[in-house]
Amino acid sequence: MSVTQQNKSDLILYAALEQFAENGFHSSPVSQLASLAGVGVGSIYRYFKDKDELIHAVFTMVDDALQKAITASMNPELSGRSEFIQLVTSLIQYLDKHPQEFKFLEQYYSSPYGADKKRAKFLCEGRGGSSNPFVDLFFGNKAKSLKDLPLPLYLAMTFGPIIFLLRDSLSGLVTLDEALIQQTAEASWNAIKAEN
Amino acid sequence: MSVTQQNKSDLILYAALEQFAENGFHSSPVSQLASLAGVGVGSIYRYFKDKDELIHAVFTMVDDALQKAITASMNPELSGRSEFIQLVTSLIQYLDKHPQEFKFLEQYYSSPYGADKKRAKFLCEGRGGSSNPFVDLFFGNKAKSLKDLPLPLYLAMTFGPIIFLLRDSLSGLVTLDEALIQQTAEASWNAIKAEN
DNA sequence: TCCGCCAGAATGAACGTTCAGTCAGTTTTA
DNA sequence: TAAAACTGACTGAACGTTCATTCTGGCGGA
Repeated sequence: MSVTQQNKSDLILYAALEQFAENGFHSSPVSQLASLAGVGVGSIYRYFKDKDELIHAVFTMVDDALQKAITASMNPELSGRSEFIQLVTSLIQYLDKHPQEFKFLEQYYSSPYGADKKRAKFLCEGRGGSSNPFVDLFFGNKAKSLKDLPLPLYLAMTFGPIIFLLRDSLSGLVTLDEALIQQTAEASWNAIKAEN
Repeated sequence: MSVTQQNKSDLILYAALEQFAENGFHSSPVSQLASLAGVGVGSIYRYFKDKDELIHAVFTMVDDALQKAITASMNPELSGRSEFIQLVTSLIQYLDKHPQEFKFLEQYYSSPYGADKKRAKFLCEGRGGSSNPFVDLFFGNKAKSLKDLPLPLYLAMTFGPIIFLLRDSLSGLVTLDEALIQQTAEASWNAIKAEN
């Protein structure tokens, strides 16, 4: 079986993800990406206009996979508290199991590259239909069980702790076992749920 | 009044803070730092061994100022919930009013430069006596009003949302008025407080 | 043989760092 | 007191290195 074009472009993307996650955009020379991918420097420029375009392509790949994983883990039967905890749990588990993806996304969003995407996500300018399972939950009809807070605060209380914890897990300061993940999801829920 | 040595080193530090916050470490050539500080390139190397040492020096300056501001805002009379909300509030207010400091710290901690400091903060290897007002609160005798959670989770639920919100504030996606800050502090408290 | 694809050497821009020279201020000499 | 000698902080051109990108020669399939 020979290496097809699709294969080669993917080889480059995976090698780039690995290098970017491990060394950052600035410390990942194109020459190094090439040798990790087992490809000549010039070939990278056959598939991607320049390094920037490669970075954006890696983002698209990573973001699609994450989107798919979260959507797949959803259970339409659940509602309110259970749904929230389910979403948080699977997000943490996915990103903890895919540290390269997490490191890449963090770097991407906090760099000039990701500024626009961030705004888009935030304002829910998502694909045509439903935007984001989390935002659906915050705005949907199940929202009765939530305190009435501005959207940015829902997002902050949900994603802030997740990101913080994942970073510590990456640094080896914490082990994200099932119990800790459960406690995290519940604490987040307590932060935003309506008083009983 | 002439420019003293102390002055000049400070000029460099402030210029560096500005450039680093605005453009990042990698996109802040020493030549640019020099011209912003109104100083020859070589002079920077009189006061700092190399660019790395300058970066660490800026961190020390910023961290000291933040430490001082938080400590100054503390009220030993308060306890439990009020103390926590006071701490969170003043941390948010300080960093929102000092966006360059915030951007710098974010960058520093998530770069190889800050890896050690992060671990030190985490393990509370602080100065001799008390380490950190937040950690004191989580461990202190007032802790009865808190759920029994692992320290990393306290930290995640406290600082995660703050960082997330400050980022959005920097991007202009959110305005951090007093009401939102108050809601944030209360939500964080609800996440970690003991059930009533 | 021809054509398209490829690897890696070549290129030039940009960077961190160095260092020889300059000059304002201070001390020494006459 | 005035001139000469000295001092060291300061500058910015120059250096070597590293990078993104381009170019070129050659290899494999048709």
